[in-house]
Amino acid sequence: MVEPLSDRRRQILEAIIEEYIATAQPIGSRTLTRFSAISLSPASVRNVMAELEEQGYLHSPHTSAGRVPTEKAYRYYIDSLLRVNCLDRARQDQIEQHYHRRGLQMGELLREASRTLSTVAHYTGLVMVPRLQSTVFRRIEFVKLSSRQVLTVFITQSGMIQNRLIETSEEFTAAELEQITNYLNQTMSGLSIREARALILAEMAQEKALYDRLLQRSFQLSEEALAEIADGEVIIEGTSHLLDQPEFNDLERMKRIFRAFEQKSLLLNLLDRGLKAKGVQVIIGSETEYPELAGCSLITANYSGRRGTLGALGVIGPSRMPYSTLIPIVDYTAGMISRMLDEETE
Amino acid sequence: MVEPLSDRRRQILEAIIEEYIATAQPIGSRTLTRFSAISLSPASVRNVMAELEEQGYLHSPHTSAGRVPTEKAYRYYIDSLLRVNCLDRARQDQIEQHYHRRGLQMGELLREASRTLSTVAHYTGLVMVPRLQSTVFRRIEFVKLSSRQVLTVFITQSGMIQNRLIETSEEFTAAELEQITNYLNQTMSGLSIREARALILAEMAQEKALYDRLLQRSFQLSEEALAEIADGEVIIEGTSHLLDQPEFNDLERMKRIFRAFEQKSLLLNLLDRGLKAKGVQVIIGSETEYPELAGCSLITANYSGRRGTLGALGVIGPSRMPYSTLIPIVDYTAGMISRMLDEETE
DNA sequence: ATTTGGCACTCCGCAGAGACGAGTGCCAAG
DNA sequence: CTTGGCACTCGTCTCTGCGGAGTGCCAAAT
Repeated sequence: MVEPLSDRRRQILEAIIEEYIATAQPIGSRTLTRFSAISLSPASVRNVMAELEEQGYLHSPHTSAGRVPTEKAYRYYIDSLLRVNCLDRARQDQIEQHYHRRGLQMGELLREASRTLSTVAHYTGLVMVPRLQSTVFRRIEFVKLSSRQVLTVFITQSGMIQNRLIETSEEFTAAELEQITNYLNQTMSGLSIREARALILAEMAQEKALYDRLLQRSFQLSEEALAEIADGEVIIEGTSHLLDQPEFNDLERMKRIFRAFEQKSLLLNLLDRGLKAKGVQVIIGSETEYPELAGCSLITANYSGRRGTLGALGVIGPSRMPYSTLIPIVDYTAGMISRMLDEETE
Repeated sequence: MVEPLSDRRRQILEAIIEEYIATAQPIGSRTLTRFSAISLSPASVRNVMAELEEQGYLHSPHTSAGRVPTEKAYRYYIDSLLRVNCLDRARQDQIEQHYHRRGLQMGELLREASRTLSTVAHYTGLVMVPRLQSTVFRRIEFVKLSSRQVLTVFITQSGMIQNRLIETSEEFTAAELEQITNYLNQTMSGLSIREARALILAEMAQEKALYDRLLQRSFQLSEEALAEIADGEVIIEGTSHLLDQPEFNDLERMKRIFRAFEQKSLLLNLLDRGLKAKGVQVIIGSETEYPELAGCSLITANYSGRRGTLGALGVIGPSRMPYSTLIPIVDYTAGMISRMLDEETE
């Protein structure tokens, strides 16, 4: 799919993409020779442009406008042309100083991350809250509130805390709850929530549980605690930055995007998709497979705690985005969050 | 300030406001005689309009456009002209069916409320999360996670649950924690968080605490638990509805509004302001005292749990909004949420 | 004393015409 | 292969004129 391009084509394509990213205007042969270091006549550039267009890297909005990079061009640019430099000190500091406040809860930390991303990058920041289902169980705790109400609190290895108020059908004594707590903490330690649930369901099915009344009830309780835990949240910050993009003049398109933001499941899927991969990922336009996000790109990276990948974060905006500056920002932020989560759970 | 208007002026003003709300177009004397039930010639209407303009109820964008209601007109309309009817069954059902799922946590319930508001009203929904500081303490619980880490959970009467992970400077034994828990639960029951904190600080200052080491430490611990609890959140849903308003053509203005949304403290203040009042409140444009929200109106109502007002919710949009339909929606939703919170904590 | 019709005037919005500029493709000469 | 030239295409901008909707005011009608 990605045929190698001759040196010259490569060079011109790169110049067009960068110029377009900077100006948001279609690039003509003339402007290109003026503003870039290409020492060719406009006519030659035109020839190359025509070829690049034929190959699907460029596209003219109409006959006498300049050329605009296609998704294919961006893809090629990112995969083959882009050399991501390190994040400069100034930006590093800018990011760091957002996290000076210590002892943030994980939720607050992630929200701060999204906000920082959006302000530093001047794009819209996304942070996916870790999926509880696949995080590792650390501790479960039951607190009796009234005769029929039990508060369950459980904590994951990565320091996430989740509460759930349960109305029980029968009363538990405080002593029973303590026994149950101890038992469950022993049994489920080290398992992921998903595994823990599977275990519980399996045990409940087994007949030995039928004879041990307390055991049976403890399984019931924990099953209720773990069922339907709130999951799959995405924190979006800085949507107003999108309004500053010249692309915003296309009202219909921007409406589509804002609607997509409200359907968080969509963004969640995209962030989810990169979870297995390592490093920074870029998803361009139709690669999202959501028509609502046509013309949009995402830059994402995973963050992790002590025990492996937890979630993903990134920025989203029009495909015409300054990848070379944003990629390091996303990368650095992901690293930063990972470090902070590490410290917290030590 | 609000001088009484003659019957005729009143009638014409009302017609103009309603027509303008429906069409977003400046209203001329001619169109008014055509579309409303006013049996006067355009010329007479013009005279009245001129008077209304002089009194500050109307405003012409330019010489030969129609008239547009001013904030003063909206204020008068809402205070004197508007007769809020009950919410029709159809809409009631539409709202109800969003809450069929039972056993929602408070947070989820409030988020759902914001979403429902926005979809039913076709405006942007706002819900203020109750201020913990002023809610009534119900229970505090400490869970020892590791030698130096204690998880504190506390629960308010209204069923809100708050966690905090505390790094302690010295180790607590499980038994000590239990003692502390019992002591605190006894002492602080029925107080608001604010009062509880005040009590703790006072006790810590008193010398008797100095001699009781456990007491001292328990105060320290609870003070840390209650300090800086996350507070003052606003849930905003359905911002994309704003994009459908014809006012959206004024890009600059819309940018201002979206930026205001990101500064949640601003909306929080507005919602906060109505907390003392009863029933539905309408805040129009400059009454917000935020220039960012010029041309915007809020409709808010308070919701409460068993023990008094908890928070506020509402919708926000351009001042030209169909108050007569939105007010009942906001009102009904607030009532609904109050009922559901009541049930939950029984 | 109000109401109304008439009239002159204002001003926005729209559509068409023309100039301009940026860009293109192609071709033939370097 | 590169380049300059040339004819052509289009979108944008500006100007212009026109129609419509609205206004204010005045004098006649009620």
